[in-house]
Amino acid sequence: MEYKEARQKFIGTWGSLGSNWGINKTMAQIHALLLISEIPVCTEDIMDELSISRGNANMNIRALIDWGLVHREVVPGERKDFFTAGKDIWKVALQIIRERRRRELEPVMSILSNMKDINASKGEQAKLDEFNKVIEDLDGFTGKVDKMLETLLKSDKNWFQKNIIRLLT
Amino acid sequence: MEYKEARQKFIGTWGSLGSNWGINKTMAQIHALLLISEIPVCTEDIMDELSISRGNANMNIRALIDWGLVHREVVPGERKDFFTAGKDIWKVALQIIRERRRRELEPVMSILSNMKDINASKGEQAKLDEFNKVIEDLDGFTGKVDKMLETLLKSDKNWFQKNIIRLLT
DNA sequence: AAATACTTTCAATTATTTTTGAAAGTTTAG
DNA sequence: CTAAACTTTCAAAAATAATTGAAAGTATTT
Repeated sequence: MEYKEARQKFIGTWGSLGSNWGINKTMAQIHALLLISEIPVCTEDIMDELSISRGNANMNIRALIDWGLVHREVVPGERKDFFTAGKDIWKVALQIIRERRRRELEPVMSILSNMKDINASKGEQAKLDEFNKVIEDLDGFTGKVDKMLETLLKSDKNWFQKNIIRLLT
Repeated sequence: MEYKEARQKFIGTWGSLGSNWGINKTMAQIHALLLISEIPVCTEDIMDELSISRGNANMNIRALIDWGLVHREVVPGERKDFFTAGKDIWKVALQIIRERRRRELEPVMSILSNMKDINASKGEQAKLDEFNKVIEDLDGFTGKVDKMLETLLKSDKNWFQKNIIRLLT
C-alpha cells in the first residue's frame, strides 16, 4: 500500500470510529491527522487535507483542545496557531476516559443517588420494589466503576501493565 | 419524590445517557422501561408509556433483542409478544461490552493489522516513520484492550469483584 | 491609526438520523 | 379458507446534528 492511501484510510477509519463514541467524524479525523503528523499543523493545512471550512476546522480543533487531546503550539517566526496531538496512546486513552467520566458518569451518579427516597401510593408497592432494586443495583455498580476508573487514572502505565494485564491474561 | 415522577425521570435519564453511547434515545428508554418493570411488557404498553409509534417501538425492541439486552417472553393465554430485560446489571454491562467489542474493536483491529506494509516515495520517509509508529502503538494498545476484555467476559462476577476491585481500590 | 494577518462566531444551509403511519406480511382461530 | 390479531417494513416527514462562509472580532505590524 502507498503511504498516501494508507494515510487517508487511517484518517477515515479513525473518523468513523469516533462517531460510535460520541465524538463527531470531523473531530476524530482532525485528531487522526495530528496523531500521524510529525510536525505541528496549522488550521489551513487541516482545511486543505480534510476539505472542510474554516469554521468547522476551528470549532473542532477547539473541542479537541477542550478534551485535552490537542495542544496549541507556538512555531517561531509564525503568527498563526499551530496544533499538535499527544502521541502516547496510553495517555490519549486515559484522557478520553477522564473526560467521559466527568461528563457522563458523574451526572448519572448524582441523579441515581437522588432517587433513593420515593413514595408509592397503594397498589404500586410491587412496582416500587422493583424500581428500588434496579436503582440500588445501578448505584452500586456505577460506584464501583467510578472507583475503578479513578484508580486507573491515578496509576501509571507500568503499574497497569504489570498488574491488570497479568491478572487478566 | 413520587413513584411516577421518579420512574419518568429514570427513563428520561437512561435515554439521554444512551445517546452519548451510540444507542439511540428511544432504544435506551425502552430498555429502562423494561428494566424497572416487574412483569413482561407488550408493544402497546411501550407505545403508550413513551408516546411513540408502533414502527418505532418495533424497530427499537428488535435492536435491543439484537444486542442481547431484551428477550421475548411468552405469556400464557396471550397472543401478542411480551418482552423483558435482564435485571442483573453486571450481565447487562458485560453484554454491552461484548457487543461493542465485536462491532467496533474487531473491525479496527483488522484494519490496523492491514496497515503494516506501506511504501513511501522519496521525501516521505519521516512522515512514514511517524505513521508507522502511531499504527504500531495503536495496534499494540488495541490488542491489549482486546485481551483484557476477552478475559473480563469470561470471568465471573465474584472473581472480578474479589480481584480487580481489590487491586484497584 | 490604518492596514494586515489571523481567529471566532453564528444564522442559514446541508446532511444525517430518527420517527411516523399506513400498507404489506404473518400467524392463529374459528 | 377467511377473518382477526398481531408484527414487520419502508417511503416520506420531522427532528437533530454538522457544516459553511461571510461578517465580526482581535492582535500585530507599519
